[in-house]
Amino acid sequence: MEKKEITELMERHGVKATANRTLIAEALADAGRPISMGELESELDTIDKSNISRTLAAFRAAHLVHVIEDGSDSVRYELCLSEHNHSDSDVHVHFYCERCGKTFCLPDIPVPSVNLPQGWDAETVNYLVKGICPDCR
Amino acid sequence: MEKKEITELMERHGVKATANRTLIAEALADAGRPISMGELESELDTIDKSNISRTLAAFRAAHLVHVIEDGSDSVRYELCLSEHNHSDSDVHVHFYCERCGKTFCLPDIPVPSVNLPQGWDAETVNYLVKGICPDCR
DNA sequence: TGTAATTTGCAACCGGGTTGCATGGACAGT
DNA sequence: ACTGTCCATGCAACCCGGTTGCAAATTACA
Repeated sequence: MEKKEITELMERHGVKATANRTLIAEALADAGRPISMGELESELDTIDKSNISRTLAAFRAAHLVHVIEDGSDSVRYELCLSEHNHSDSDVHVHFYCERCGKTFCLPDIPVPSVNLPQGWDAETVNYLVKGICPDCR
Repeated sequence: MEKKEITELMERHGVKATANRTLIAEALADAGRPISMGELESELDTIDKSNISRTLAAFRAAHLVHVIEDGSDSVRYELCLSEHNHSDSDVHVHFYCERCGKTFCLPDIPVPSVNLPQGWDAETVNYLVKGICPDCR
């Protein structure tokens, strides 16, 4: 993804594209899979972790990132490429590898939906598979 | 659930049923929904949290509890009622209420399965719905 | 009852993440 | 350019959930 595309994406979502923030967004884009704050921290060792934390909070608020919980007791983030603020448009299955600890998107697999009983209002759905990824087999 | 049933369940899984451990297992059974270590801690204020932590680890190792990750950055546990050690037998959808922070089982709704691409070995599947529960509406 | 193994409580620690605060840079209006 | 305001940033201190080291208490069992 081009740097210019990224800054445009940020501005379009109402986030000021400072140098550091652009670095963070680029790292998210380059990863190609959802990554944690810790991974960002070690990759971007010139940026303080408090800054990364606050930037991710801003990205979340601006619906610029998806939040993925893979049970690894640290939340992961991926750039949200759909233009709409409502993040339901590109929901897909995630896969957590129990050997290498990485989380992958399986973008071709849509999340199957279920019918909830009366009275339960669904907002979001997480479908997470755990196992061993092809690289680790 | 009877206290005797619970101690029997524990013994059957190879966990020594001490007084404290029985209290913990009873609390899990009485909750009727997956609860976190923190909830156990405040309910069982005579038991030290380190003990609860180690007991839950033992229960996990003995396949006496299911582990549910609801993204609330604290793992939740529910008593595993199926006798088999492999926990796949009573997998169901979970619902996390974003208002009251409780997690509920929807035991009647089986988790729909997906076909993973070649090379991805699935071990477990988590299907988590977030939204507002009937009580909070 | 005596001895070994296990459980327990307490306190210290750990790791991920956030917050308080002071600094510094960007931008706007004069 | 000068000044003031706003906001991003770095640093350190803190917070919270959870775990670990260790000594004391309890249990199992001969």
